[in-house]
Amino acid sequence: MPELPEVETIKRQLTREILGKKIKEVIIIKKKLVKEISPQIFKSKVVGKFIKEILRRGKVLIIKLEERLFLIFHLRISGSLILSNCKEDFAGVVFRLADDRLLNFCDARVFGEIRLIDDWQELPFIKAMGPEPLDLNKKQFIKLFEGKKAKVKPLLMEQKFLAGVGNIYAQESLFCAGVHPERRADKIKRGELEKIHHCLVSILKEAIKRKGTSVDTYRQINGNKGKYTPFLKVYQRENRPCLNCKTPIKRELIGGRGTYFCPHCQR
DNA sequence: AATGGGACCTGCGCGC
DNA sequence: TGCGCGCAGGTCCCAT
Repeated sequence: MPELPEVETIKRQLTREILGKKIKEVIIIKKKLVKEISPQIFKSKVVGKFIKEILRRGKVLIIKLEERLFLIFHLRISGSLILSNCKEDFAGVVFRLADDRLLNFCDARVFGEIRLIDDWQELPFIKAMGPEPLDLNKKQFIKLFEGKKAKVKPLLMEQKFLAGVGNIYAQESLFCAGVHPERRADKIKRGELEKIHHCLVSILKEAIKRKGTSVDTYRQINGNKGKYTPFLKVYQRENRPCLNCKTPIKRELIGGRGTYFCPHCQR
């Protein structure tokens, strides 16, 4: 699933490839992906505009066009944003650039969304977002957990709490820190929170360096898979031996989400 | 306040 | 081998 490292990868790669380019044509194949405005208005506003800047906030990718106009992309579960063709019939929305290259928004499950807005920071779900995990120091990170009764794993994934962390990196960080995913957040000791912080930051950075994790449909903009996948230690490793202690990795539904952890190493 | 379940959607894995 | 069922997943919304 595209989480912070995957969206950050897309942001960096798109910045290198399409910054300053002009959008010549827009083809909307799956209407449902474009939220709030009609395909006609969307097209008429986007066509002819230059790409001025590419940003990321949490799992959201933001393309700044001319005239204070922003394209907002959320890939949700199965979305991808690539400069090569979509797999099969997964093409959702296609942006043709002035040099005739195609930026494709592909989405098999059609949960993704594209918006066009003049002030992205005012979007309610962006306004409500918690801090960026890579911008927090240890002290600020620890403070977030004060008085939180929720289980730590669902809490880490909550975008209002912390922006950009999803199912994969929440689990990997907790395994790294040796903390059980069901621990009540405000009962976790200071030293353990420090570990979670350190693990989360280093895992996110390493995943960005390797251009993301492709357990599902996520791809780099050239269509290649992310290269962090082989470094996953618990995710999708049910019944396989823990890399630390050989205890079989357990899978449980926690907060309604599949969660993998080592019942021996994580307490 | 926090948790749980449903809705959205469809490819794919599994069981038969 | 082929079919059909139901899971998975991020987020929002509603109910408890």
